[in-house]
Amino acid sequence: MISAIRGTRDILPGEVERWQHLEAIARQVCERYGCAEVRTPVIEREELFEKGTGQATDIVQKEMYSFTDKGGERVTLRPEATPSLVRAYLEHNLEQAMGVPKIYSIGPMFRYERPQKGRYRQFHQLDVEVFGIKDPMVDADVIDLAWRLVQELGIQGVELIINSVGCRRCRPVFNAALLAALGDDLPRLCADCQRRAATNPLRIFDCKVPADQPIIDALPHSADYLCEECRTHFDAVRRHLQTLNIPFRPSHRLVRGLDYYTRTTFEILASSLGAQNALLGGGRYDGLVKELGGPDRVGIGFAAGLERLVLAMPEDAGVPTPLVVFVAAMGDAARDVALVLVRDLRRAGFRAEIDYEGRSIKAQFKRADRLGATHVLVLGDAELADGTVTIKDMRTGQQAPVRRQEVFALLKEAEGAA
RNA sequence: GUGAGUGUAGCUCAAGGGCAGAGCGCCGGACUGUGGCUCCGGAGGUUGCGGGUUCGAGACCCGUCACUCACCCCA
Repeated sequence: MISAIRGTRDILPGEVERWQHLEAIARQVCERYGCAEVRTPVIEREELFEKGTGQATDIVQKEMYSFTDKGGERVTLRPEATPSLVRAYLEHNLEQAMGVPKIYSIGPMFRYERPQKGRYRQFHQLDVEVFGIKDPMVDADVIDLAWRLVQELGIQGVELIINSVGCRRCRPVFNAALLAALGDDLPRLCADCQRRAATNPLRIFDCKVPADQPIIDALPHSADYLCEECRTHFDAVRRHLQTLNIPFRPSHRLVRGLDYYTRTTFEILASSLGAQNALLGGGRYDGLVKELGGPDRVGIGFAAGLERLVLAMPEDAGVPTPLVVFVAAMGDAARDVALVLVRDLRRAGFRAEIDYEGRSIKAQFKRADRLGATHVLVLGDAELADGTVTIKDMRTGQQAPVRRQEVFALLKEAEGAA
């Protein structure tokens, strides 16, 4: 038997309704905040991610699905959407076309990692990006969108954390301060931390090794080393969040893994999720557009993991309870009438089902019950003779004969009551 | 890439060297025009895959694949 490949999975009825609900809410929230949907290819030139996501990141160094196509082109299944969206923004000059480009995108991403709870090789993200606005108000507005999304999905036990990682000017100063403060303690940290000290000192804050914590707790905070402009910006973001009444926790240990982040970074964490507890994360990337060959334009955005949102959503999310009508027939003549009746019910907008196999009336009722039918319409010799249909409300168990034309109006009424 | 745990019916799990089982679900019947509750019957298995030990392996050993969780990293 051929199975789905590692880290990929099928989403089946019973779960797919949660996804449909999530996607509907996501689109609705994004569009209310003025974002327009953009769909980009899942496959791009490899160099887009090497330049965009960054050579220093784990994603580029070891997680990309890259190969040479039959034309000799180096291509990659996108590991994240932001570089693609920046490319589309530049390629189609969305700055001119849209004024303030606020866009969102939903789709699959691919990373070659060991799967675990909330982490897959093919996973799905909602991305929101806003280009060209430097004012910190946009940071707060994007965070507000993210917070709104999580609220409307009914997810409990969430926490927003924010930080500022500075800019090209002040970050090197902080990195130097970090290494200076570490001093003689560096050899006492774990092997991962020693590696991080050389490649990206900021990431030492990600360490979870218990023995390292006292040393790390004593390190300086990036927020205390911001340049004048970055500090003013960060203060304004926090003030706006307070104005919006969004609870947040400044976390000097929030350091994001992608090379392009500047100034504001944020994550929303869910307590129910396990080790991979970030529902969404993002921040500013003021140098990325230029890095990818465009004009000097700032940007801010976030990516939300749909698998993680689905995991964190309440049990009963996305289960609508519309009417389900089952047409039961006895005898060949009745089956013909029943076939037309289900067709007409569906045309009238109802969810309607029929038994295809001419089974016993009992079996048909059993199936109706299993399907969660709210109503069963019975067609037998008696009903055929006088042009009626017996309608049974499966929830109350009551039934009555009705003239066949009146059944639509009756069901519409029941639908309104529900 | 590293570590640990787990792979038996559609699902959840028993059987720990000696006949592959239960509950739920599914199909049918009791109830020849009525679901849920109850009772009865039935279908459904290459015990993940390959090798080895043994008179005999679902079980023990080796390998492999998959799943789960964690590390790493991130959504």
